[in-house]
Amino acid sequence: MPRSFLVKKYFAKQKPNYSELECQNATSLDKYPLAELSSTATCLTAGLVWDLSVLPALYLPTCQTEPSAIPGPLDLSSPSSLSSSASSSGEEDEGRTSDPPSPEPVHTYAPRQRMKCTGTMAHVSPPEEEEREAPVAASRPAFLCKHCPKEYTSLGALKMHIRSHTLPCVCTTCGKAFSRPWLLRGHIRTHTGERPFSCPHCNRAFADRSNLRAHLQTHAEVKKYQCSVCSRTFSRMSLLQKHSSSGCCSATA
DNA sequence: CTGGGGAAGGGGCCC
DNA sequence: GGGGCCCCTTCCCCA
Repeated sequence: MPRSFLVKKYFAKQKPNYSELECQNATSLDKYPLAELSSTATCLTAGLVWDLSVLPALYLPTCQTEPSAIPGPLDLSSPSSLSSSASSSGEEDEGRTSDPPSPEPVHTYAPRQRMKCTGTMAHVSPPEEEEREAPVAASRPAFLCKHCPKEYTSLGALKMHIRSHTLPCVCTTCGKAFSRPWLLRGHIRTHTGERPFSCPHCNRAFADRSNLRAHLQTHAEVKKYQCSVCSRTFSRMSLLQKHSSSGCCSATA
């Protein structure tokens, strides 16, 4: 089943200021075509610890449920990525840059509930025309998706969202459909085996930049997600969540 | 059981 | 306004 938890991030408006988070030397990573991310692991921003426990209250999604949409890791060392990164493989999509693994701020985890929005993309492609415009109360206009309960403040955002229902990008190899062309490109890599993103530390290659980023965490001495109770750090939030739910943090957190 | 990799979905921003 | 790209997150599966 499709993972469809599309929930707006409420903090999203502003992109995390990576520059602040990262260390000064971060520059290094910019170029990333496959290999440079590296080493920087050094900048230890150790001091930065995110205590997610407080966040929930701050970000309340419109979606019915709860706060889970906590901003994840902000750190990302990637400031750089933004910069020159373009390097990425021009070839395919993902030419995005990725950032160096480095020293990113560590996030602490406090158990939080997950939010699941109702929206789904299960169905196949309904006509996308109609966006219901909802006369939302005074403040701002709202564009409602007719396929799910989501609502947007701009037509463009709604149209983008509707693609997740219509899935216009179809893989000619397996027929799988995607909402965006670059998702399809990434998918195609699973057929071609192309892995344009390689780890500078171990030469392992990845088809997806985000996966490389996650992998880089495994090389980092101080990982992004830290347990607020035992201070242990994890490369992924899911691991930290498992850790906390399995005991360590039960007491406090 | 834990850690990590693979794949995929979304929103936001920039051009 | 639309497309492309970026970054984040999550889920599943495997070692």
